[in-house]
Amino acid sequence: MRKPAGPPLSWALTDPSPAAFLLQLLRRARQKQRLAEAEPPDTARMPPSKKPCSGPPATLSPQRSIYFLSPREPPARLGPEFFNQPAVALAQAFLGQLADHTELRGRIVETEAYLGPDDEAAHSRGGRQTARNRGMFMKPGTLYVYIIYGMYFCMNVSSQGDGACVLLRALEPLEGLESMRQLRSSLGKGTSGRTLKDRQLCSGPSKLCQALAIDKSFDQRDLATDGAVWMEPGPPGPEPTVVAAARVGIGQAGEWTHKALRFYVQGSPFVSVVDRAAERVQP
DNA sequence: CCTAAGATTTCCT
DNA sequence: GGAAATCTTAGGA
Repeated sequence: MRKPAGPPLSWALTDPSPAAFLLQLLRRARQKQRLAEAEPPDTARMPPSKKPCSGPPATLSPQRSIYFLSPREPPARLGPEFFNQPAVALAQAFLGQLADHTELRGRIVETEAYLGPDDEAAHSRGGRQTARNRGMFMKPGTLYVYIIYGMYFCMNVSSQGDGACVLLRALEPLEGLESMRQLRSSLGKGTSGRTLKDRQLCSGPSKLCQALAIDKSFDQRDLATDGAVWMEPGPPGPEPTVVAAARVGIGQAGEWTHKALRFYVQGSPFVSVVDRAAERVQP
């Protein structure tokens, strides 16, 4: 461990441009929604889908994901030669293959910066480096996914600065909303069977992990090269007003408790916690 | 080994 | 607005 040369600033801080907040998070979900009900409802990491074989209600517009194929497709993919066979043979060859093309996509609207060893609210405070938080110390763009309260996940992205990272707290869901709804209902507790509104899908650090099916297996993956999860620039457009507010749920962390290290897009209905007082103080 | 707390969410009053 | 759910991790004995 070494002292950071410069200020251990996160992307959000080094690049004050709202473009940094408009990066979109995408995840190509190769969901295990195989029609097979073969999977017993065991308590595995990845909960099985309960729906027998139906996808989302047919009333929804079809996914457009095939038009958004990423340059980083997963290597394991059936190529042209596979499809070049007679219908009967192909029909049989299809059995057992995965047939979904779901992309789960959202615009990042809320983040928090954790600055590293000096930050009393960070898992890396005091330079603590453990098996769990190793991702915080890896190269910028590395994911740090950890389990919180024994049942939820939080997703961070390592930034410049030793032990510094950015927590993703909320997304505006853009694509794959029905899949997100299903994931949130099956992964989350009860939900009382009520249908979740769009703004309830990703408005919280653990909610967005559920909606994107992010779990511990994503820990220490590289956002820049991974085949299943990545970020891309948001569309050009008017720059949103960014609010800087205190971080959420960090308890007592001395002088760090109230530092304005949480950032969100003002007016977005997809933000998890709105801070009216902080909004009045903005420049 | 044992204990306490946790970058949360959901349900109840 | 308050409390439960639920278990890993960190830190001390």
